[in-house]
Amino acid sequence: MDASLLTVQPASPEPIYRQIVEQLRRLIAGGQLGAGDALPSVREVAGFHAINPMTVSRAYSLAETEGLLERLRGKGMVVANTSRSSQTEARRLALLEPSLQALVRQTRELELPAGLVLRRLTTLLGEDQ
Amino acid sequence: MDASLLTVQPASPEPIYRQIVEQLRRLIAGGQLGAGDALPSVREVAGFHAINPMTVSRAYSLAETEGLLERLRGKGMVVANTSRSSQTEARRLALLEPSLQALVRQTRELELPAGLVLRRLTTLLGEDQ
Amino acid sequence: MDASLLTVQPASPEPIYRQIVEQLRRLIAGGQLGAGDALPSVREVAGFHAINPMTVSRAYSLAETEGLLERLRGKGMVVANTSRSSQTEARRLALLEPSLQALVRQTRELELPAGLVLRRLTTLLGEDQ
Amino acid sequence: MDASLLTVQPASPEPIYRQIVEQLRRLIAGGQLGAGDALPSVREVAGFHAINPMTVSRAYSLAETEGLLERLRGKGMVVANTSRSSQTEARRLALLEPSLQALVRQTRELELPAGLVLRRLTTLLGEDQ
DNA sequence: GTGGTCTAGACCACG
DNA sequence: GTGGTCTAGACCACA
Repeated sequence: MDASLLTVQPASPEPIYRQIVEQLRRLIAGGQLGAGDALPSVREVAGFHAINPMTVSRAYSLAETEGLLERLRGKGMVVANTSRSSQTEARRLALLEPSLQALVRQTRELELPAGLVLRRLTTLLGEDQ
Repeated sequence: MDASLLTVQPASPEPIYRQIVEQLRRLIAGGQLGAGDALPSVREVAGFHAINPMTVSRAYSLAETEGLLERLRGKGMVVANTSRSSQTEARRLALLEPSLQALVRQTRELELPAGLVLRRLTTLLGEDQ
Repeated sequence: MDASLLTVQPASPEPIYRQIVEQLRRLIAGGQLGAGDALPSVREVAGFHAINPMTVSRAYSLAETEGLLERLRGKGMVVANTSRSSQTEARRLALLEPSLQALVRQTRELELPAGLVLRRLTTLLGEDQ
Repeated sequence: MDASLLTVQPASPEPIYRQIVEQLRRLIAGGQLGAGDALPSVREVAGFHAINPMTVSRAYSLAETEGLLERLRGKGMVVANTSRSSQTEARRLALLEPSLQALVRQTRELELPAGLVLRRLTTLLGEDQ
């Protein structure tokens, strides 16, 4: 994998380091990056996208904390082979709870019928999956 | 209208002043706040939620800039009559779209089945309504 | 003169008390109000325009300070007969200096040619005089 | 661009943060600040004029809301490229209109002859240009 | 009573 | 280094 696989939008309101982490997550989940694959070096990515090396480093560190990447001494970062979705569904659903609560509150503030919101969400969840 | 209509989560990463502005937008779009309705005073809201008056003031000022509120000097803020309240369901649903998109993204990142999330949301939306 | 001679726009950014003072100034300068003419009482004006009596009172007091009105005990306010423009032209021009300075600064910030600004001002000063 | 390009009058009735926003508007319209130009940092401006950083920050935020400035995270504020700078003379003159109107109003209130005011302004506009 | 402005100073997010 | 948010508290303008 070379630096061009990642895309970065410095003008976006989303922090650059988070853009990178989320792309890594998707690339790994989608199989474009497999366990053991080497990642481009921090300075490679930083140079290619003209961003601060510290920003890339921070993204890699977060991804490592999250279990997505592993740091191989002398070889750089590689995709971790630890199995994902190790937690039970119930635990993962619990992580979604705050967002669900917020959605419910907003739905009520907008006085929208529950069915309408559920239908829209069903549509969104069904797309390209 | 009293200060309890607004809810504030100081622990949220979203700035308090923006939480308030967005709630106002939804409450007005949903018709719970109609043109001419008086808002609770800055001091009232600040006291009720134990936050700084300036934070509330900032929210009100932004809402005024946005055309949501009007300032009646010496009397306080009221819902602007230019901000046509009680919008169509389609428009109100559009205001929910960002939250829905975020929920979909998180659902995929957590690799949760759509049905599970939809069932949980159905439960939450059905409560005390 | 009755209360209807004054008009008030509570929605204007200009303070109400100042709206009143400036109208009085114009009405007197234009001869619609002559020396000795009685003004409507504070409560009359306040009731007619549904504004706070204190606001009207404040406007009358300022006009009195300015020499426009006189307070006749037991009879209310009347238009003063003190001659206006008692100061020399040079002194009055000096009062305009801050505004002139600001205009010059703004002209330079906008990089506008002096001639253009002077022509526009000439036009404005020539209208309905 | 250094902090000295902005001038601030703490004694003016106009709020400092608004003085700054309006100066930015004019400097950009006049072409003295072009798209992409970096602005002095909040702390720099605050230190130079001995005002509170938050006051400057407020001005910058408003200018950003207005589309005049853009925030480059970690780098500071720059003139937005959406705010097409160097506008036509007619547009720039339009920005001067409120000040001109105010000057005309004051001239009439002071009962000054137009020629006198125009001559004084001509002198002021001619100086060190 | 209302909101607006400013200050001094702390802490955070981002690069 | 950058700007953003929040606080506590003062003072002002307006009605």
